[in-house]
Amino acid sequence: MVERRRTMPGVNCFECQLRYRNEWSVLTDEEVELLGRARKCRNYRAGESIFSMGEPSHGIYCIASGTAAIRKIDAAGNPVLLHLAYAGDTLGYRGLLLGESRCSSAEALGPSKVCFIDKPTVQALLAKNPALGLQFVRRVASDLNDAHAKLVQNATLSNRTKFVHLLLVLMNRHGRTATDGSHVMELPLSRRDLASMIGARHETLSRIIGRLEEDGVARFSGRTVFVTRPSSLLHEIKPPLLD
Amino acid sequence: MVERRRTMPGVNCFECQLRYRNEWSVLTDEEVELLGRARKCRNYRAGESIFSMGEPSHGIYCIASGTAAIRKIDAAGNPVLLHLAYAGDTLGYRGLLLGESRCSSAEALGPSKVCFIDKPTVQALLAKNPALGLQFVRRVASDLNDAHAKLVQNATLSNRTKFVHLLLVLMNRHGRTATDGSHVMELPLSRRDLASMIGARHETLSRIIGRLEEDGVARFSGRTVFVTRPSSLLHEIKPPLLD
DNA sequence: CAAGAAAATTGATGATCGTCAAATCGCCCG
DNA sequence: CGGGCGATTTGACGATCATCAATTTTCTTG
Repeated sequence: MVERRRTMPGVNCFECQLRYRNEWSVLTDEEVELLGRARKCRNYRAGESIFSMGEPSHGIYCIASGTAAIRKIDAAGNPVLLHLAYAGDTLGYRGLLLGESRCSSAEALGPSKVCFIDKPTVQALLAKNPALGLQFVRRVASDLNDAHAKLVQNATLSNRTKFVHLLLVLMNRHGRTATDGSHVMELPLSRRDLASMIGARHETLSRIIGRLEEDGVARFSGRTVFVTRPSSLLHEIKPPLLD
Repeated sequence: MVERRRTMPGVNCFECQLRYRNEWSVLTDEEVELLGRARKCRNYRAGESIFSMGEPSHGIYCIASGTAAIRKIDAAGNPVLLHLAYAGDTLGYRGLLLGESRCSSAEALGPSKVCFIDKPTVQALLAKNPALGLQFVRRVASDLNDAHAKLVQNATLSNRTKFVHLLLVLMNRHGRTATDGSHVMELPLSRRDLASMIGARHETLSRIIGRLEEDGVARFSGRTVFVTRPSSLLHEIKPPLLD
């Protein structure tokens, strides 16, 4: 039974297996102890907001289980989904580094368990363990790489191609491969959110999906996606042969 | 004459006024001494490459004077201009934090003076002075904010609106305001580069510029831009009144 | 289970944009 | 100064996309 608990993130930092795969991996036992005492864990229902753009940031969040959507809203009020966060991911670290207010919103996409660590604790840990700071730098730099890659994609690709790229990324995380090589995935997002990720209207995405089905690239049923021939998906994004 | 030299960046770190406005501002005199000995300064001609995407990164660059373009090239070979860097800006810090290879290219847009600081020196400074690391974290986080803001823009705005936004940003840095309130600016970029910044073809940008002139929003002559009524530019990007 | 609300699809239409091609402009270098 | 090359502009056309509106489907909630 003790063995069972070691695989349950969100109950106890010491036994949280996730911490070996995220920024906290560099902490000593003593520091994990401190983290565990300060941490406050909470369950979120599907669709519930974890934090919202513009509000003051009093700490950071660490996802124990579930999936979270990171959104921004532009001046005209259009919501844009920037990023998906999964178990082990740390959210809201920018409030600690820059201004006081959150620069994006986070929402639980399904039932989730998320831990909160207040600012003083994080700062104490950063002061105690310089390696933790380095971990966060790497994390931000990596996020910046992702953002730049998306900017390049947006600048050059069609909506259809961007959507295929998105499908491949989501497939990595949410897909299962059957024995015959076909793939199945349960989308964690609404069409609206999918559309906002590629900078298109939901009507446009609907038509893109229709065309992908016509072309036999994938089949969509609600939030379930079937890709019978993965090669056809890859063929979509193949660049036109460099010289 | 000594007073004159204090305003000449690139000659000597101690007397470089720029360091009060960038990451190096937290260094002690002793550390600036170390930085100054290790630093290698070089002049670049217009169009010359400072570093290129994919090559190994052996250190970071600090712009003493001039303007640099940060580019990426997508899988199909299309160059995309991500960012402009100015005197005081530090380039290529990601090679120090993440992988070994440069994830973007940097090119001098005009005659420029750029200092190079090798990796061992930067690491020694980071080890000596923890505040320097924090400075870099802030810098990366700020760059990430910019990138996310651009992603949101790309997702929701038309090419015309994106271009007007770009003009306003460039005006801040390169523009001068006349006594009658009109603005003049010398663009540091070709039309092709401007187009790649908003994710459009250069032919499309050409037409957008034509339409802006028709509408009396701005006048373009080569790389010179005249904005007689700044309010008309701002009116372009005004969101449709929130309720 | 039923009613209502939200999400998703579909159609029609006009605007925007990319592509190809040709012509013109501007700049650099011999 | 003239040639040449790249940058820019312009035109024509088709493809893609946004918008508005109507409908259907799905989800939520009492």
